Amino acid sequence: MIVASFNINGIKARLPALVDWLKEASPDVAVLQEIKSVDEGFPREPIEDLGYNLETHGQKGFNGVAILSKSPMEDVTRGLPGDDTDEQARYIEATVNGLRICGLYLPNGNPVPGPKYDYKLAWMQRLQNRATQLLATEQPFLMAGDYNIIPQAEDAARPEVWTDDALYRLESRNAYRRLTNLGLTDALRATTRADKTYTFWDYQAGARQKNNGIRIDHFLLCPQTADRLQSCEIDAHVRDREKPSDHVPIKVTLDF
DNA sequence: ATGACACGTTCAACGTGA
Repeated sequence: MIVASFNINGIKARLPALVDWLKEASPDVAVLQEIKSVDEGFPREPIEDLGYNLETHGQKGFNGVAILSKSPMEDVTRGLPGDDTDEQARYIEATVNGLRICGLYLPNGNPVPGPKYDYKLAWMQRLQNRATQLLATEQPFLMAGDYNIIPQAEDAARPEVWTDDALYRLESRNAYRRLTNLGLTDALRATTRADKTYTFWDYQAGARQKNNGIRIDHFLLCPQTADRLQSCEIDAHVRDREKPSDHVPIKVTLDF
């Protein structure tokens, strides 16, 4: 079973690129971030024509997440628990073949300090609470998406420029480490020692050509799921195609 | 020191992103 995550930066602008990649990679499940569309505006047919069931959690203009699955999805829930006043569409869950899939788009958090950073840290605490709940169920699960966190210095081409940024400052990295300290496995670091491995390159200043990237899209696996991890790959070549997203897909192969 | 690039909203210019 292949599960993938892809921040597409707008479904309307990225539909051809998404369809091309789905045909090529053919993931069984894919979580998408930044669909930037309301549910009614999502172009369902091209996705469904490829054999995918589709669940969206969108909002107007910004954010928005979705899950695609070749197999039926059960118990779909929208929104991250823990704050009934949070109206940003950043989180969706569904169960596929007994595996709980959590798709997330974690807040950017800049500028620091400020309300956006406070929201990011509070959101990460809520995510930790949700992970703790799921661990207690002993049901296999994974949390995949755009975490907007550079976990360690080796996850940025130029870590020194990110020192005070919401994606990398110590307080952010500590919050991410609290997740892994619960017993969640970062799938990429569990399967490769390759360096200069990134999932995002800025559109500006030739960042892709210089491989001036950052690794901010992650798969965190619970112990039962990590035991079945076979590989984790980043489809970096997608970044060099026509009209690309600034992120590329990351995918895991699981013995499910 | 600044802007650079892209997307969505909506048609001129701004908010947001990372």
